[in-house]
Amino acid sequence: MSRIATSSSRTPSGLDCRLTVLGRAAKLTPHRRAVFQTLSESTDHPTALDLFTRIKDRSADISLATVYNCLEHLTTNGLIKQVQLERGQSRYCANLHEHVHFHCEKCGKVSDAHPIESFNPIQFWQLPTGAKISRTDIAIHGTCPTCAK
Amino acid sequence: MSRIATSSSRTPSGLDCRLTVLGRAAKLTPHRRAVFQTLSESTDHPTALDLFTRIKDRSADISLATVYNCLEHLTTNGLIKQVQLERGQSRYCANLHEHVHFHCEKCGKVSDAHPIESFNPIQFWQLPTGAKISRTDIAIHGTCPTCAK
DNA sequence: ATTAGAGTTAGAATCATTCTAGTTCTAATC
DNA sequence: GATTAGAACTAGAATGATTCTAACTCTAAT
Repeated sequence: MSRIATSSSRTPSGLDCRLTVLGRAAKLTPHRRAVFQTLSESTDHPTALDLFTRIKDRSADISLATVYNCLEHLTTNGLIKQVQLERGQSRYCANLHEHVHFHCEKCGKVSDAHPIESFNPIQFWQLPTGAKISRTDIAIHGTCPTCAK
Repeated sequence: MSRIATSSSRTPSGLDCRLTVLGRAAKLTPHRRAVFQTLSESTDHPTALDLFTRIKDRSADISLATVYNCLEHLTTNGLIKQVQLERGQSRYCANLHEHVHFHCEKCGKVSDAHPIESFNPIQFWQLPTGAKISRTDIAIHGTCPTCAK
């Protein structure tokens, strides 16, 4: 049984502890807020452990298990995105605008690349007939300008 | 130090134990051949453990560590591709033709989707100026025709 | 035949994540 | 303002996937 509920049977009174995104209401406890805030201020697609140490450094007391719980809650409620570029640790991203990821194979840095023009996968690839698309993950791997020098 | 060399200082005499793809020569030992063959005959993007059990079922004696070693060797030599769709186990693919992956979120199956027309990421996304692209990984998530019914 | 080094192995170790079980917090109701 | 139900949080254990270690085996050049 999961400890994290995606909806509550009770109606919370405090409106300021909720944030509505994409039509879903997510209860933002201080811990969840700290995880969300720290991720929002990061431009480097941190891992769960990265976020854990950053939050602890900011004096806030939190456990790694809670960071994982918060990340799962925030992900299932559409407030953040989980990014899986390689084997190993997952990375997280608070940028909800449509974008893809550029991954430098030399220094390991990940940056967001925003769309120039809109693109529909249907136009380019022959999907099984009748398949329904929910999302497309695009990762562009290569060498960043700094490492290319 | 890695046990797997990507090139040998010695020149092997037997030509049939080598397979040249993309300008690289990879020494194909019986184990590597078994891993490559089993993967080539699979259409379901198996994990390392899947391949291990399939090879053992075919009577060939192999250890899981060797399957991992072979997969790494084959990947670094460009004979197969590693696919990371989700957190957890990596999947492998022997299809070297240009393609993307369609992943059904309900049944978990992964299928290849081949290009209808060629596509260049540069056209669609604003990459950091001076970045060099080596490859683009595209995963389309959704519901397959069978699960959509 | 010798030898250097690649290939292979079982099992240990590591790393990332999830689970467990108990505790604390929150907010609606008594 | 005490009670209570359930969500949130926690430390530490457990799990699962992968990598490492330290032998052993095989191959092919000398």
